[in-house]
Amino acid sequence: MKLKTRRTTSFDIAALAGVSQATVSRALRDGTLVSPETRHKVNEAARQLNYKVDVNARNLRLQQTRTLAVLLNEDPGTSEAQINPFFLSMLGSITRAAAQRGYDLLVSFQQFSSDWVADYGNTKRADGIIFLGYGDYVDYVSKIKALDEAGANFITWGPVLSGQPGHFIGSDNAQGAHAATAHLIHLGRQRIAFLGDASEHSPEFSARYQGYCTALGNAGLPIAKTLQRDAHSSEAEGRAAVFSLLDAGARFDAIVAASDLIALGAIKGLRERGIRVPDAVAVVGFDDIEAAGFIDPPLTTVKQDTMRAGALIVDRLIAQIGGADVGSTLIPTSLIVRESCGARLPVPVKLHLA
Amino acid sequence: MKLKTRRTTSFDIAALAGVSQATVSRALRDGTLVSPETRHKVNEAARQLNYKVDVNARNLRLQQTRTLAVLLNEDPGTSEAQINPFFLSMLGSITRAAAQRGYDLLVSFQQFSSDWVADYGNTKRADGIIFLGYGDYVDYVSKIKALDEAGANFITWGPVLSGQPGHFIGSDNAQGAHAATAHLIHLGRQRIAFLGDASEHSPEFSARYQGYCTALGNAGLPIAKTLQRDAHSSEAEGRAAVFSLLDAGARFDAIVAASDLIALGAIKGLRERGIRVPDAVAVVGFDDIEAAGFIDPPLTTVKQDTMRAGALIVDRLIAQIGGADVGSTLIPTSLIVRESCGARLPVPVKLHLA
DNA sequence: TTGTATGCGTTATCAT
DNA sequence: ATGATAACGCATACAA
Repeated sequence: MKLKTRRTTSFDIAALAGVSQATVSRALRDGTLVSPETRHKVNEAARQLNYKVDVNARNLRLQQTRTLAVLLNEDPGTSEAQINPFFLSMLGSITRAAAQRGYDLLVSFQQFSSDWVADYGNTKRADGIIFLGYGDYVDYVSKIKALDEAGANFITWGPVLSGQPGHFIGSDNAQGAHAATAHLIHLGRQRIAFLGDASEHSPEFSARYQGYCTALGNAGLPIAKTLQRDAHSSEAEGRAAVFSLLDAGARFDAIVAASDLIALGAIKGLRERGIRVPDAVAVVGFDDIEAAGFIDPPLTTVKQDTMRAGALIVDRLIAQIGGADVGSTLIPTSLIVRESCGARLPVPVKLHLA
Repeated sequence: MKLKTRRTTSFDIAALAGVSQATVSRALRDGTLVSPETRHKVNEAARQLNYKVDVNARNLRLQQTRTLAVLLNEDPGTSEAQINPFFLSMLGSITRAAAQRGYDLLVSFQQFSSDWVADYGNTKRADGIIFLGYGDYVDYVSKIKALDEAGANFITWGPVLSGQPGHFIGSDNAQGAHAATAHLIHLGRQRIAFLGDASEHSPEFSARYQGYCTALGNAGLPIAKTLQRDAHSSEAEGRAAVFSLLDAGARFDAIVAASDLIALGAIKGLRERGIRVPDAVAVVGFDDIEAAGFIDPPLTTVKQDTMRAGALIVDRLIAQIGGADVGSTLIPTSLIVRESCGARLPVPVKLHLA
């Protein structure tokens, strides 16, 4: 920090304690390879001189950093100002987990690029990388293939698919969406729309769509493509998707949104058209971002367990750095019931459009 | 990253390019102290071998890191799970700003402790520190005094006060609260309550309280201590503060909350007691967190310019590291008018309590 | 312009 | 249990 005066080094401690520098180094690490009295002398001297090990020197010598890097990949489409609140929440739990395990965390917001990996991996800034937000999945996979083959240590928060390169940790999206949809059905809703990109480019949303379809199928309800609209995770797209549905004359009494942001936008759009939530249309989201509990009506949603996710990601990455062969893992979700789905209907709701 | 095989070093490049290691080092830095053809050879070799400078070695040699550390200090009181969304937003803008300027960002959530400074400053992990959330101000100031005297490089996001140690950057809280209160008065509200700790331990909230008082005074309105309640920035405390007001039989037609979280809690509390917002009581918040736009009714609030703040903090810190003598700075706020204050009243509102 | 040699502050190996 | 010494990979002072 202070650059004016020379750093106090282990040599200074050695001089003060009257031992060799090597002994200082040994005494400061935990091993029992030093006599108690020597250790005491050294510790005392270190305290007096306010000595701390220089991590750069140590890292250089040890060839490791005890640092993890997080790459928050912003979707090219999103606005400059806002970061997906869900990722921010993940970032929080990752930071905590890393700190608990004695790792530093380097954070960066960038577009994914192969350069980035070089910058953080090859430069020995970090021992491992956490990817948060991969953008287009197809694109992403092609990019990390090389990384994986080179034996790099990294974990991606995202869809868990068979045959994918690298290691992924993510929510059980199908299960979550299934629970949400089943909840709606249980409440008496019959014509349930799905808002979210269901293509291979967004496997997490696709999995949610699959869960939705399964629930519909199990209940003997038809699956209508006319009740699905693509949407990326933003309020604007949620609103647009609802308008698209409405303008096409689609009839529906409920919406499963692939994310809370989409749900928020959908509710706004519905309201703008004078359609009441949850009376006419029930809405359920996905993520459980902070705003979900504050909106009107409070949003029923599928909560992703960010606390657990963060801890798991960090643990796995550290294990991977240690040479372990870690796999991918699915984390269960839970349905948070609030008021956006209303109560159980005795009879099917009267659809707002004939 | 890859630990199995030996790193490619500048010596490898030197061998491949047929020059000395020193020349490689020179060629890779920008100076013009190397011939074009040599530079080309070196660059080519580096590209071929996918060579990247080892930052640990470089940092050790250069005695600097080009890394900034952010310490997100969690209030001891807050729950494990949640981080103040406002700080998260600040974190986002700081991260962006640091990346743009070529600095890495080390992030940590911890209680403030003198150890922490030692850990990040003395260990040469970072060239400078950004403190986000100082907890109790009186306490904090006593802690950083030594830091400042030691010539450490750090900037705190917080209140800008005369005579304080170190460098602070923060919003013009008095101006913001003044604008919010004046807005309420302009709308015809007469008995305006203030929710937020107005003690020396929270100078930012105090400044907001001062702004509120000034606006009241300017309008010839009385300042009643019976209309003020302490509250830290959380939904729970906002709700409790409103209940306290109500239970004491206080009469008020508007609330200036010292933060959005407090405002959110206040609105909830009001609603629980059957008091309508904004009809009976208008509410204005402070921060403009993401949820502010989503709640019912959408919250009128004083926006803190986090984008600008993040950029300024980073710029100042880098300047400070470079040896400049930077001062403290106040950033203007802006009033975001949404619906929680209602329209202008032709006559004073009928108070909900006689 | 380029090469040689040295040191940044550690940790680890080899003696003692 | 402790001391001497080498090496981690780079950037620079000095020489050529």
